[in-house]
Amino acid sequence: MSTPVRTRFAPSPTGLIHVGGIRTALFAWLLAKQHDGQFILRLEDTDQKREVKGADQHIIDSLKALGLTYDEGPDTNGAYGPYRQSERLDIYKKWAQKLVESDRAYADPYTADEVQAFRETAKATKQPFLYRNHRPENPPAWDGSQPLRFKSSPQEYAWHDAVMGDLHTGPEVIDDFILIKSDGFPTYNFAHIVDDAEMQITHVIRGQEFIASVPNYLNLYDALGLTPPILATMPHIMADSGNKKLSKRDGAKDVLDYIREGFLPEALLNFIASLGWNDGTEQEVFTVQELIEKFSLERVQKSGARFDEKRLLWLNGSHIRELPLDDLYELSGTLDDPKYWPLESLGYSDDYRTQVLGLVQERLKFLAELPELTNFFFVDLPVNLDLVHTHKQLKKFELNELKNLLEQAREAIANTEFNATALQETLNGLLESTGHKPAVLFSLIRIATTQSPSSPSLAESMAVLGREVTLRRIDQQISALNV
RNA sequence: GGUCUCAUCGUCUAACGGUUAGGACACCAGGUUUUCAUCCUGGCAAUCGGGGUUCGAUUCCCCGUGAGAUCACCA
Repeated sequence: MSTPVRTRFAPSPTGLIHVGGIRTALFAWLLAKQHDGQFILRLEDTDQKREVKGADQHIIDSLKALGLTYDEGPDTNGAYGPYRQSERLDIYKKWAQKLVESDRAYADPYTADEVQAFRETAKATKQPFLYRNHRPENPPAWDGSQPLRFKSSPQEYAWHDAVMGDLHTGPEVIDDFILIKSDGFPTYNFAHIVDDAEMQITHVIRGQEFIASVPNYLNLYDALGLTPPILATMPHIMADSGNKKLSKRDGAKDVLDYIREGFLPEALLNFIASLGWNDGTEQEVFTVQELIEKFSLERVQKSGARFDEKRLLWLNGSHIRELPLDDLYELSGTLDDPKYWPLESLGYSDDYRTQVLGLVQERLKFLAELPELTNFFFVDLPVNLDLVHTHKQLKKFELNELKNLLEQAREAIANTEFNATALQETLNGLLESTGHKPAVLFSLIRIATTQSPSSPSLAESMAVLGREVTLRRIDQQISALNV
């Protein structure tokens, strides 16, 4: 019986989380789900200065919106809580005390300015800064008012990273880092190691900004007598342009913005996973269930990926098309909660809107496009003769000819039962009786009935609009053509 | 500057040392009785450079070059 897989997502509530953070969370979540393990949310709020109000709720909301549910977290009763580091100060103090007693931690006697002076000297001589070169010989007893530093034991390390492979570094990268700050809060470097151990985390998945610190962590694990968990380092996701790590400034959108615009959680997860992961086949579109089954850390790319929104749009459209119409309708809104529907659709039935949705489903890239794609189903747009004047076929005709043609069409349509099949037959018949090409005849009727540069197929659109509206709009067009 | 990492079409990526270097997005051109979209067909487009090893290198090694990360009482 192997130990249960326990993974965690451990963000600090200092701002919005974007796709990079979400991907880390996603991969940890996939791994836990795949092994019937647990996924834990732990808030690393040990920096009071950088903390942003509401950021913790934003993180929770984002994970929930994407369906990345956690088994344990700040708002659940897990067995390993609390899941907010600010509520675990006693635990860190206890572990710190053990290090003090085993002579592996000491109070830092220098002021911040003094340490800064050391650092600047190192920089001036182009040497890497190592605090341990200034390690005090007789440090004072730690009373909690000074920072507590780890007394490192520099050595070479070789370790395996589940994504990056075999890594190694020399002793020169090991240093005496701070465990507990003078405000009594632990640093990330100390807290996460204590928490991962206490919470029995088996896989630590995080961004590559931490990879340089791993040797220090290994040194601390040794000092604490702990076996490190499996480590996996994710490459960064880079902004659309430039080679910088994706950040808010580069236009990285809040994931909740994508949700608000009507991107499906499943499509977002599919897209984010594909940034750096594939299953080795030519499959591009995955359901969440497929991601859970097929994911593996070993197949995660080592190099950074760029965020390409065009690909996300395509993928989202693809997921939308595969959704059963009723499910899509539920996501788009209902009579009580119209969400993405245009204001003009108030007063139309669920049934009518579902039919409209069915007609635009295949061209919808995200749900917020719904109003521009569907508004003419709900409101008569004013006759716009520019649509005729700029049409590459219709502009060749005299307005009078078009008027006559449309009158002929009106009569045939008026005598037709309003369903898509019958209307299509009528339209086909008109092609023969008028002798005009579909590009002329259908375009004219389409413009008359929709007043839009594009729309779903003509017969289906008319069937949904119904006899009264269709004929009314054709009449309006006829009188506009009457010059 | 030290340390670590990475490097295939514009982008995301595939390829036990042997393939005409494959797929997808985007783009372009055709087709499906109108438009937009979908769908189908076709096209454009890549192994960073130089040395090795090998019968044979995108793949292994070395040196460059480029890119990223890190060197906080931030995470």
